[in-house]
Amino acid sequence: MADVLNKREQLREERRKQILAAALAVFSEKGFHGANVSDVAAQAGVSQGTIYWYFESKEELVSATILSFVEEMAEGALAVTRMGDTSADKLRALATSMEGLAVPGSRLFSIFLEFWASSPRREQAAALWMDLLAEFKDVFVALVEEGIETGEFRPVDAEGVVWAIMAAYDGLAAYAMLKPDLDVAGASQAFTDALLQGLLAQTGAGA
Amino acid sequence: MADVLNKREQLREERRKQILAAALAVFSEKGFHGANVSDVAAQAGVSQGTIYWYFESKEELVSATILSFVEEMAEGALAVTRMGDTSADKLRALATSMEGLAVPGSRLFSIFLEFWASSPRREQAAALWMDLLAEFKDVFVALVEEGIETGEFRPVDAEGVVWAIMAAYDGLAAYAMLKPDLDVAGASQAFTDALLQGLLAQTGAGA
Amino acid sequence: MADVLNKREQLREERRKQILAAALAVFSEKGFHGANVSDVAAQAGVSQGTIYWYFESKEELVSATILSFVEEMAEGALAVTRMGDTSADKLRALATSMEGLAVPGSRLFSIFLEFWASSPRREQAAALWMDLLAEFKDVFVALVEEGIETGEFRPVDAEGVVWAIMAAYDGLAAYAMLKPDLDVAGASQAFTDALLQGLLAQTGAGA
Amino acid sequence: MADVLNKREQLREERRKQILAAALAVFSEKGFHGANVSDVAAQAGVSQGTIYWYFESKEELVSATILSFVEEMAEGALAVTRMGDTSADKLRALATSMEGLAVPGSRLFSIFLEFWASSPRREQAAALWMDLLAEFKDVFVALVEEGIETGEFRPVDAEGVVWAIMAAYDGLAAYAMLKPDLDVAGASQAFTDALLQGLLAQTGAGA
DNA sequence: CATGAATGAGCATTCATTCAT
DNA sequence: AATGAATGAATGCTCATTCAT
Repeated sequence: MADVLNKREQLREERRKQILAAALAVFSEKGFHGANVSDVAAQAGVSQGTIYWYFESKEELVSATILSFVEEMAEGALAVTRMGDTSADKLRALATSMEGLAVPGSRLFSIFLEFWASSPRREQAAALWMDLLAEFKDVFVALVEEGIETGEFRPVDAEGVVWAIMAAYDGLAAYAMLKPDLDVAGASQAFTDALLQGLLAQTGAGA
Repeated sequence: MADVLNKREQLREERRKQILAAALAVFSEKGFHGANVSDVAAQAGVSQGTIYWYFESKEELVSATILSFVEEMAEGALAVTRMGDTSADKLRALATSMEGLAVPGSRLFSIFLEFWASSPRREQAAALWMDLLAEFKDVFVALVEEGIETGEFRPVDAEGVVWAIMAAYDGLAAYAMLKPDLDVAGASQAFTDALLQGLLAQTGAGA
Repeated sequence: MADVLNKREQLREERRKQILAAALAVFSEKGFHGANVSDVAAQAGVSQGTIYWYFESKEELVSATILSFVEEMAEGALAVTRMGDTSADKLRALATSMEGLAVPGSRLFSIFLEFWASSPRREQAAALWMDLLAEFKDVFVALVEEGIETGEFRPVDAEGVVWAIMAAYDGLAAYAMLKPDLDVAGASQAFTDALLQGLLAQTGAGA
Repeated sequence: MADVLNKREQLREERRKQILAAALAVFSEKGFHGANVSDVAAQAGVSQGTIYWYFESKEELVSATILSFVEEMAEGALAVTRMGDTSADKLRALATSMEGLAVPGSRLFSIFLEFWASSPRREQAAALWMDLLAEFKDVFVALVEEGIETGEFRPVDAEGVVWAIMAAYDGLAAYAMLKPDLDVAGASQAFTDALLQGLLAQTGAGA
C-alpha cells in the first residue's frame, strides 16, 4: 500500500520534473510571454490539461521553473566557498564561480531577467528573488567580516560592498547577454584585483 | 506657407511627445506586456487610432518610449563628468549620478529590464543598449586612463574595471527594484570607497 | 481503445460538418466579407475559439466551405452523365443538371462568385477552382468526343465547345442572381437545342 | 463669371476622372475589399479627404468606377454591330468583340465579378448591371430576329439563345481570370461555329 | 477646394483555463 | 491521471469617415 503510494508520488515527481525541464527549454527559447502553455505541453510530450494537473497556473509553472533552476545553480556556487585559505582566496573563488552565470548561461540568464523584470508586479516572485539573493549575500558578508576580524581586510561596510559585488556580477551577466564578445573573465579579474587591493589592509610593504 | 508646415510639424512633434509621455507612465506602471495600446491612448487623451497615426505598431511605440527616455537620461549623466578636480573626484561624481538610476527610478528601471529581457526585441534592444553602454564606458575609461597617466591611479585594466563598475550600478538598480529598502546609497558609498582605495597609487606611507 | 479514437474522430468530423453548414448559411446570407467569424460561431452554436480549433483561419474556413459544397454538387452533376443513350441525350442531361446551379441556388451561387472574384489574388483558391472546372470539362469532353467517334457529332474542337458551354451555364447562374425572373430554363433549352443542332452530323434527313 | 464657373466645373470634372482612373487601377489590382480609400488617394496623388469631396463614400466611388468603365466598354462593343453583311457575319463580329472582355482584361474582369458578387446586397448595383446587359441583349436579339426574318436563321427562341451566348462570354472571361492560359479565342471560335451551324437554316440538302 | 490629422467601431486571432470523458 | 476539445475574454490593428485649418 505504502509502496503503491510511494510509486505514485515518485511518478508524479518524475512527471513534474519532466514538465519543468520542458518548461525551462521552452521559456529560455521564447521567453515567458512568448511561450504558451501548449508549447510547454508539446515539448514535454503531454497534453495541456496535464500541465494543469501539476501546476495551478502558467504563473506557477513559471515560478517553479525558475525556482528549480536557481536552486540547483545556487547550490553549486555556494559549495565553492569552502575552498581556499585566506579570505581573499575564498572571495576570488566565489567571484570566479559567479562568472559562470554570465558566460555559458547567456540564454538562461535572459529568462532570469524577464522574470525579474516583471517581479514588481509579482510580490511573491520578488520575495523569492530577494530570499535567494540574501542567502548569497550572507555567505559573502560572513566571508568579508571574517577577513576583517582576522585583520586581513580593512574595516569596511561589508554589507554594502557585498551588495555591490553581487550586483556587478549580475550586471556583467546581463551585459554578456547583450554583447557576447564582452571579456567577462577579464573584467572580473581586473575588478576583483582592484577591489581586493582596496579591501586588503595595507600591511607593511602593501599587497 | 512655410509657417503652416512648421506649425504642423511642431504640432505633430508635440503630439508625439505627449503620447510618449503617456506611454512612459503607463508602461512603467503596468509593464509592456501588461499595458495595452488603449491604456496608452486613454492616458494620452487620444484615440487608439491616433497612436497608430504616430507609431507603426505597439512594438515601435515601446522602442520609441525607451529610446526617448534613455537619451534624456544619458544626457544628464554625462554632464556630471565635467565637474570635479581629481580623477577620483570625477569618478565619485559619476558614480553618484548613477545612483540616480536606481533610487528614484526603481519603477522606471523595471521597464528597461523588461524591454531588455523580452525575446522578440532582443537583437534590436541589445544594439540600442550596447551603443549606450559603450558611450558611457568610453567616458569612464577616459577618466580612469587620465588618472593613470597623471599617476593618480595605479596602472589597471581600465576597460575591465569600468565594465564591472557600470555593471554594479545596473545591478544595484535591479536589486533596488526588488527590495525597495535596499540601502543603495550606502552600498554605492562603500563600494566606491573600496574600489578607489584599490585604484589609488600608494603614495608614500600608504593610506 | 480504437473505439474511443473512432468516436473522437467521428465527433470531430461531425462538429466540422456542423460548422461548415453554419458557415454556408452565414456566408450565403452575408457574403464572405460581410460575415464575420463570430456570426458563423453563433450560427453553429459554438464559441469563436472552437472555429479556430477546426480551421486555421477565416480564410481556410471560407475555402473549406466552398470546397465541401462544390464537391457535393459536382458529385450529383456527374452522376447524371451515366443516364441517356445517345451522346446528345447525355449532353442534354448534363446541361439540365447544370441549370440546377442557377435556379434554386441563386443565393448560393453568389458565394461562389465572391470567392471566385477574389481567387486570382489567392493562388490556392484559384487552383482549387481550376481543378474542379477541369474535372467537369474532362467529363464533358469525353462525352463530345464519344459522340464524334460514333459519328453522331460533327468533328468539332471538343475542348473549345465544352469550355464555352460550361461558361454559359456559369454565366446564366450569375445572371439569374441579378435578375431573378430570368427564364433560365428557357434559355438553357433554346441554347442546348441550337447547339446540339450545330453539333449533330447532318445525316440524311437532318435532325 | 460663367467662364469661371465653367472652368471650375471643368477642373472638377478632370479631378474626378483622375480619381476614377486611379480607382480603376487600384481596384483591379487589389479588388474592392482589398483596396482602401487611402490607396486610391495615393495613386491619384491627392489626399483622402479629397476623395470624399468628389464621392460620398467608398461605396459610391466603387460604383462610379465600375460605371464609367462599363460605359466606355459598352460603347466600343456596340459599335461593332454595324459592320458585316449577313446576320451571321454581324453575330460573329459581336462575338469577337466580346472576346476582348476576356483576353486583355482578365484583371479588369475580376473587378466586375467582385462588384457583381456583392450585388445581391446592393440592389442598385444589380439594376445597373441588368440595364447594361439588357441593352446588349436587345441589340443581339434584334440581330438574331433579323436573321430569322430574312430566313437566314431557323426560327429559334432568340431571347433565350442570346442570353446564353452572352453568359458564355462572361463565363469565359471569368475562366480566363483563373486560368490565364485558357484558349479563349479558340473556345470562342469553336463555340460560335457550332452555334451558328445550329442557327442557320438548312438550305437545300443541308450542310 | 484641399489637406492630413483624428476618430472609434469592428474584427480576426490568441491563449490561459476549464471540463466531460 | 490524462486527454484534448471547448471556451470567451482580451487585444492589436485597420480603415471608412469626419473635421478643423
